[in-house]
Amino acid sequence: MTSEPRTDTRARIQEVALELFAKQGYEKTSLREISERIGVTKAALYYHFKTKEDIAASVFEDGLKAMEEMLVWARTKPRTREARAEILRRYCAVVRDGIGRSRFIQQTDQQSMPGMERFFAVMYELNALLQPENASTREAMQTGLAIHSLHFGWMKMRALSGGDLTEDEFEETLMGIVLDILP
Amino acid sequence: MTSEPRTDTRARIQEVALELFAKQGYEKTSLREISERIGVTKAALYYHFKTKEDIAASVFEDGLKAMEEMLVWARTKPRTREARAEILRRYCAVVRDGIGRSRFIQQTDQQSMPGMERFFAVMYELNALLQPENASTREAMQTGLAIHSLHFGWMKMRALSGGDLTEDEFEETLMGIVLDILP
Amino acid sequence: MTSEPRTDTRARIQEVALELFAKQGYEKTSLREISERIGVTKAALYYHFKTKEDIAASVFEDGLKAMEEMLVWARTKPRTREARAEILRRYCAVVRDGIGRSRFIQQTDQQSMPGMERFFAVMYELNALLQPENASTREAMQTGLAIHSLHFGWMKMRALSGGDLTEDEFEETLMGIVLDILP
Amino acid sequence: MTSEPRTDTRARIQEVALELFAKQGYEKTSLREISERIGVTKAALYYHFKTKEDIAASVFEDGLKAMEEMLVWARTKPRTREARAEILRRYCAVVRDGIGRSRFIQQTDQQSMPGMERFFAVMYELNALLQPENASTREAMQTGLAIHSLHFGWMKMRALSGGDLTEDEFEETLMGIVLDILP
DNA sequence: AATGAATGAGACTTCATTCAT
DNA sequence: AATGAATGAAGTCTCATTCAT
Repeated sequence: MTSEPRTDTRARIQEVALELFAKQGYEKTSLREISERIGVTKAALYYHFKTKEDIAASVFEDGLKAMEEMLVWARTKPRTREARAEILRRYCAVVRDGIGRSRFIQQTDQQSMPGMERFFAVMYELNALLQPENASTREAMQTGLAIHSLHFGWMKMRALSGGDLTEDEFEETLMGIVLDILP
Repeated sequence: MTSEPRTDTRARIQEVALELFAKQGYEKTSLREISERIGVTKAALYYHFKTKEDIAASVFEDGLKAMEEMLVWARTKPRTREARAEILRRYCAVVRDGIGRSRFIQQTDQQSMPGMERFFAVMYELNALLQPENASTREAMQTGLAIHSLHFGWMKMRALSGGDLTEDEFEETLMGIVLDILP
Repeated sequence: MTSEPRTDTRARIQEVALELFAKQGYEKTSLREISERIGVTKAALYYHFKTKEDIAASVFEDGLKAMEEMLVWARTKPRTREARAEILRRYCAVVRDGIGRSRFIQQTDQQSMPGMERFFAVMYELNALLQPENASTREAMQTGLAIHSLHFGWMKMRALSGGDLTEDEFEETLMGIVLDILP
Repeated sequence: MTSEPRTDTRARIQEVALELFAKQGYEKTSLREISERIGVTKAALYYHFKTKEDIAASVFEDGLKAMEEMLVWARTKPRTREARAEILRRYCAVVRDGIGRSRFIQQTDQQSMPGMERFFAVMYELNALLQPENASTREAMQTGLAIHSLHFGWMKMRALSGGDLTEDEFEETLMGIVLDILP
């Protein structure tokens, strides 16, 4: 006999929170909504997490860690065009993976979501690592747009262009375009 | 002449609302904040606008009208590469102009901001008009990314890349990149 | 015709808050209780005061001001026994007056009530002014006990010893005792 | 011998509760705070005590018993000035002892702390026993103030007048003053 | 053209308490 | 002897909105 598989409320909270934050935004999602969806009281959320911000932070944690790990690796690479393309490819995989779990940063650009500072720090360094050495203004902008296009592609386009492409095909097409943007 | 020097509270409301919505988002901006900033009571806002949504809608109105007018013109154009590039150039001007007033759709992607449906409709048609005839999936995606890069460029990059470029230079550089993305 | 005597909710809030804070303490008194007693919603309290602490502070304000004014006068007095006795007599009147409005610092010794710092500052200086010059430890203690006995007398004993004395008689008796304690 | 070295959580709870109740008051002290300080869960408190009130009551128990025992003895005494002074002296010792464990009734005057009724009953009878027979109103008040000064002296002054006196010296000085108040 | 006063709904959070294990 | 998970009630506070003046 094995012990009943505990319904692991904590994980359910993260799951549901993720879904609702993505769909309606952090502000618009109330703890009442989350708890009702799970079938516990609001107070139960506070048993598992200290604050609402804490829930949000925990939801981002995995994705952020994956990004930060990737950065560690990326820092060792030279700034050749080839190496930079490789970094971008790997970053694409990280994003895709994060997306797989759920569209996790639909609201990337919003200051209101807690725990975003770390995300911005990652973005900042990634941007630096993807630029050629002594990048011109134009090249710097191209790099920024490449990264953002990658995000936008996964977050928004994947949903819209819907069924006609498999995820692998979508990735390939997106990377094709994005690598053309990267200087 | 008779009319007292209009203090035009109505315009001030729009102005301040615009600024705060852009900085902190629609949800996070309270009517109290807006009214305090202007130096009137919350109730005064209700003399000029029916609801908070109404304020938001009115703030977008000008920008949206400009976009819709541009669309009317764009519809008459053929789908040649040259014509499409011209449309994009003109759209760029519209965005820039909207930006000039204030970064007005920083949170483009958010459903929570009221009056967004009309904006999405514009985006949808613009996207269609900018694609070559019988566009491939890749070409469709390129078009979407070109438009979004235009937005992102003005909304976010302009602020960051800061002082080294005049607005005209920035526009030129951005359009150079974006036209390379457009199929 | 005169305008209807506005029921002045603000004053009622202070009145009721004072009563409840005194009876049950600051912590135990909820805004719900106050507002229900007055017949308004909790939100109405927030129209008149920024926070619960604010209500408490405003309730103390008058009494504190009276004390501080008295201090200003007391500072000009010499430290003769006679002058000190006069200060104590005047302080007695201030306390009595404060009591008259309501027993306003029943919980003097509690840190939890906001706005108490100012009260403690007053106590501290009063204590200094009431001591003879170069007071011995014993004299310092006597001064402290005299002040505290004054408080305790008005706050607690007046209620208990109830009806047999008029307020004037009570004051006379209390002052008689307290002046015997003062060195 | 069999019993494991008792970690005596029960005693630690009382100890910590005492400290926190004294420092912040009963209301402001939460069971979470107590349990965290000890390093057990809140639920553990409920193994040892039925309710929060129960904890408070148990904390007062020793001091109250000491007082009640003293009362038993005091009842047998005549009402001569000498005997009454002796009672007061002994009561002083009891208070000092209670203080030694911790400042246990800093908030004496608060109704919110459970188990206070018994304490008030003791005070009431003590007050009666310390009055001369057929006491005048003034004498009754003097008695009350003497008792309260004793409390206040130990609870508040001891802390403030700090280091210059040993506990024995402090007691002597305080009793000197208080016996002058007692009629 | 605007204010002063108020409301009702709902937000986040904390608390004492319970109970199966 | 104690924990992990949860609850229900209550708390403070904020918000968009209304309405008589």
